[in-house]
Amino acid sequence: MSKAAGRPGVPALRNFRHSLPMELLKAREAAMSRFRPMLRRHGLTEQQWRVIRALSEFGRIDAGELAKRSFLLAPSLTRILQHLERKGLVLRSTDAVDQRRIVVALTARGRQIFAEVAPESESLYEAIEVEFGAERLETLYGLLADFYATLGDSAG
Amino acid sequence: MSKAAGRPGVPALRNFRHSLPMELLKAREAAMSRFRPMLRRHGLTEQQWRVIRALSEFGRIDAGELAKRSFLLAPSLTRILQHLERKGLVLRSTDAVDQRRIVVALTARGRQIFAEVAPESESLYEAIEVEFGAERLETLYGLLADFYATLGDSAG
DNA sequence: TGAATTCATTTAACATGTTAAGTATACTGC
DNA sequence: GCAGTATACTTAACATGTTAAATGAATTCA
Repeated sequence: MSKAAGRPGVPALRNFRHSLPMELLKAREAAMSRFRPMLRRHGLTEQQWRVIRALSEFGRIDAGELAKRSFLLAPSLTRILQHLERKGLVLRSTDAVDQRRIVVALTARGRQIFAEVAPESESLYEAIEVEFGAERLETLYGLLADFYATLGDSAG
Repeated sequence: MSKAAGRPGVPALRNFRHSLPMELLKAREAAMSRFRPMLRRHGLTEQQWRVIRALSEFGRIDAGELAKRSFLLAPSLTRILQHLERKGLVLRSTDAVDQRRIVVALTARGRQIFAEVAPESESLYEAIEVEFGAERLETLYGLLADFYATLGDSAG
């Protein structure tokens, strides 16, 4: 009825596309629904886990780098770091050279949580790999990376 | 250093995978960064637009159906409908047969906003299609649908 | 060197995501 | 026909997403 008339002369092949952002969201949610309960048992949100993961991999890094690595906006990261600091999982300190920068690192307890969660995460990931197929998963990874590379540079 | 040892005997091909949920998030953000400014100019959030889009396509539907179509959780939809009702874009009424159900429909102003936004959205989408390539985009769609179908049924 | 500008982070305000609990209506079986 | 249960939506509480503005430190350049 209000089916978006399309340009005249262009056959309406596949006008039922469900919008790319939503398909990406659905796929993401399908994956996250596997991880969320496990993370929750450890008292972590998805985003907190992303931060811990990045810190575990890169050691002491400043907040700006951490935001890029964990793909979080600065205001979100600020709050998450406040939470993680209260929980005793990370330590914040100002950079001695550039006093604007905040340097973040895992505490011993933060590293311990990482050591507990990482294997469980890995195991869930492997289950997905088996169910969906490792090859198709690789193809999907490649397309996502291409897509991000193609469109991502225009907006940062 | 803490590179997740992997199972012994299994060569560490591609241990640098950046987590599927995050790759999906990044791709999604790359796409959304194209749409968000336009939606904002119309005073809409992404989720409000999803709701309007679904209502435009399906006419009067109850909140449960609407939640599924727009891929929103019930509590989010409740708030979004309150917002959209205040803005005069949707109308809510209780189903005459089943008084638990809320039936939602666009107002005239809601349909007008859809008519304004839809072509702009379509045009942005077509730009993405051109940049990334229609064929690769189809492949990506297919993989996402497969992925969702494979993993989605276990959790709803 | 000091005013203007840029940069890194934070705060604020509003909207949504997520889980759990609450409320009211419909259904089911006895 | 009513107790028990399931269903549909809402509310509540806390966490994050998003944009704009604020803060304070570094840089630039006249």
